[in-house]
Amino acid sequence: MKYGPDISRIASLIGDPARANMLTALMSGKALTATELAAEAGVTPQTASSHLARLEQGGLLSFRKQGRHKYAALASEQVAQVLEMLMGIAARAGHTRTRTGPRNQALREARICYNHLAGDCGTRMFDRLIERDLLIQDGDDLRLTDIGKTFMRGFGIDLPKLVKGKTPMCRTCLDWSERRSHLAGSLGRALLSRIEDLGWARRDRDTRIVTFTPQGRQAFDALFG
Amino acid sequence: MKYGPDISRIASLIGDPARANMLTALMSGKALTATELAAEAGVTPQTASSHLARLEQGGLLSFRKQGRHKYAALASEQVAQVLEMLMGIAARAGHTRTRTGPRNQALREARICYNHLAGDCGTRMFDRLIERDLLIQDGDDLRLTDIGKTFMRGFGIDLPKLVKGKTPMCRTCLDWSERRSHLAGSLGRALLSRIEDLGWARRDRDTRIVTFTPQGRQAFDALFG
DNA sequence: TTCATAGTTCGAGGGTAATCGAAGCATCGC
DNA sequence: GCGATGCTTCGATTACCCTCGAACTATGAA
Repeated sequence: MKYGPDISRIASLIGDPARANMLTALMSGKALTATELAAEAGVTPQTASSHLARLEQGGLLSFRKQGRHKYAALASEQVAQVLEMLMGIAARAGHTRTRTGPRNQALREARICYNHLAGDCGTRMFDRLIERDLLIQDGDDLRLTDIGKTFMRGFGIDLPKLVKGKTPMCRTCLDWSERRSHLAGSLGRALLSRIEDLGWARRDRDTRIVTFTPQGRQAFDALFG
Repeated sequence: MKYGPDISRIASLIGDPARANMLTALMSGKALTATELAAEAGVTPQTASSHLARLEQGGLLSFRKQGRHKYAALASEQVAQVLEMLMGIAARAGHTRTRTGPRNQALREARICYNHLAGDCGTRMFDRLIERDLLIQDGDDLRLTDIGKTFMRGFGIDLPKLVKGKTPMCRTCLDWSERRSHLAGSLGRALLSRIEDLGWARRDRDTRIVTFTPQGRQAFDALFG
């Protein structure tokens, strides 16, 4: 009767609150162990184990064993994008888990999306890169221009290293709070990483919030504001 | 404990097979009545009614009453995009409802996505428009260039009419089979509509497949191939 | 080896929600 | 007005799956 891929199977995977909590926790980009995810989801390790198995089978998560630990991560950036878009729709429908408050404000300001910078800061940075012709959008692909490459090198990004990876260097990712694009891909990750190394900002330990220091904020604005 | 929008609520809406079937049926862009959707989902009208109510409450569908009929449509293009992306992930994980066959082949070739052209034809058309500088991608926004406007007028598109609508004229939409962008928005819809008016192609009554006539295909390729 | 920690498997229990039959409104055609 | 059709509400049934306790395997530390 119906043709095409089966949406409901994978949507129902995201549809369980415990699994959804695990997935959002992994949006930080950090790989987490099974027990950490169990705590994150508020369930016992046994329950978490079965959830994780199903998420892997559904192609949403991938695992890496290390000693007696099992680290989980989102299977692909596509998965992260879907989660981000779902957040956008959920936010529009008013389905927030908690009342809007200062924490949510901070999330809107700057947060981690998978492994790169999102929120107001993320989209502003992206817009600025495009505006200055450092980055060019061509169809669905993004690519750095020559001056863009120079800029990135000057900022301390090791470009050749990025090219080697199998993930595309530049990708767009839709932002749920801003409803516009920000930069994903290995360059997106490298930029955030560099911003942390410079001490401009640091990730919150438990949430996706990114906090800028006053000086860091100033430097960031000077470059991307 | 957790902050940000609640994904699971809306994902679980999509996660039910009956509702997922309804949503995919609406990806054709046509508004369907409650009973039609019931048939599409393979459930009785009573069951469908409760599903539709929940989908509306969740912000996924919007309704228009007309006499004793109640027409349903996807609430926004964002919803259509999420569904398309979910199909992409589901396809990658191998969760197809039926074996790959001729019908699936046709779907990959040319199909309706919400209300515009998707599949190989859709992405090819989009690429071509960008290539020829008829369309320019700027950040997350698309816009027609002057020669693009001339081109569209020449093709028989009533541009001023499109501008009046509240939906953005140009938008990108990610294609699950091609994993690249194609053109959405009111211009996307207008183009498909024009292609049908010219007799180049017609929509299949019951599926999302778009079938080109031999001459139509030739004309299309000449313009966008 | 022995103990502790990480993760899994198994089985039982329990709650949510999908489903349909029957009945109730609303609207259209006559 | 009357019947027919489209859609909804209500209640009862049923099935699925989320959950955890208990027992098991595997890795690491002492």
